[in-house]
Amino acid sequence: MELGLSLGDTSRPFGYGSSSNEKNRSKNKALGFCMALGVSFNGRDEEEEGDDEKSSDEQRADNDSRTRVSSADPIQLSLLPLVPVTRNQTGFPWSSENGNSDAGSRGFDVNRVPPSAEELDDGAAISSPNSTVSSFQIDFSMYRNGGSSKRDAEMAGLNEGDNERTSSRASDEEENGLARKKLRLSKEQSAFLEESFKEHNTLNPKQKVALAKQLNLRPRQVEVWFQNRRARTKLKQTEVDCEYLKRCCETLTEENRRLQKELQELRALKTSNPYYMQLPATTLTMCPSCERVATTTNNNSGSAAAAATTTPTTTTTAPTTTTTNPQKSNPFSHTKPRFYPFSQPHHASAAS
DNA sequence: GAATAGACCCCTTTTACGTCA
DNA sequence: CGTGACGTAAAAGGGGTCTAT
Repeated sequence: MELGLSLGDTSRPFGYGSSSNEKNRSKNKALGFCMALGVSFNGRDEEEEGDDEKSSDEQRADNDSRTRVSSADPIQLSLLPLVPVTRNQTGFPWSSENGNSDAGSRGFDVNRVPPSAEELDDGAAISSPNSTVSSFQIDFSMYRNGGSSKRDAEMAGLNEGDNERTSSRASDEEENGLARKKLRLSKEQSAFLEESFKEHNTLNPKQKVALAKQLNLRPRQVEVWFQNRRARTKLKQTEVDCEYLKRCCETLTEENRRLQKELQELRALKTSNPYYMQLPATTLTMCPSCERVATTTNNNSGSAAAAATTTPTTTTTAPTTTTTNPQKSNPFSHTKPRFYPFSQPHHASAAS
């Protein structure tokens, strides 16, 4: 079991495994805060069952996805506010994107690749135990007869003729190395891919082929869609992180302002009453980082003075800590937990 | 062990499409 | 109704890494 603390892309799993790909991922330095408590498994997961005849690539991809997906299962505590927890903890806070809201009205088979005979009667890939899509299979063939709206009907017409031609042309152009016309995915296709993405944000070759078959897309299209989807996830997460950091900055600014004021008051108090608390000057020290006043004296009056010189909230919220457990060796062990959004309190290790 | 090919991923950019004023 | 600006998604291209040969 490992505890991970990440300052980075929270959509990514933490590096429990030793996969070299994880080294790759460390180059992504999106800011974010999250903690994860996870268990590293050495055994095979259920996804791998009955898959002994995989090609090397598939096995590598499986391993890859296992390090990324299975190890992404750890309990992940995202410290980012306003981010609803998703069931797969992939870090995308928006549950439904509507960027392609009208795409579905154009019918389903916009990008349909004429299925080969092998594809038409091949259900094995889809129903394979490795299939990503097995848990939410949809018979997309029903869309081939057109949609419900006028536009759908128009596009259904296109599906019957033009789209077939478009797809053929696209394939031909692709083969000839010419530019292909870019076509939007239908709403159903997008939704299906979205569901698949929630299950696994990366695909192994089998999953890719199965998805492509199910959606009547080219595997390359599925692959590109997942790439773009991961990019969108990361972008969204970055935006959330930025917002969070902004709030952290505001909080810290406010805290700093408060402490400056407190310091000013203490200095004024010291000036107006130089014999206040009868403290030797050398016992008043200040934490260089947080500018909190503390003492290093060993006598009782010193401890009391230390309590008195810290913030009122400190002494009122945890007075017993100061009196019953004087931290002689650690003058900056604050008795009140403070807000440290970026890291552990810089004294925390010594205090604990 | 070094070189190479193939596959995959990420990042950036381009391009096509849809919406709206 | 036509048009240009703008946003978004699909796709391409380049670079990096890893694995198998």
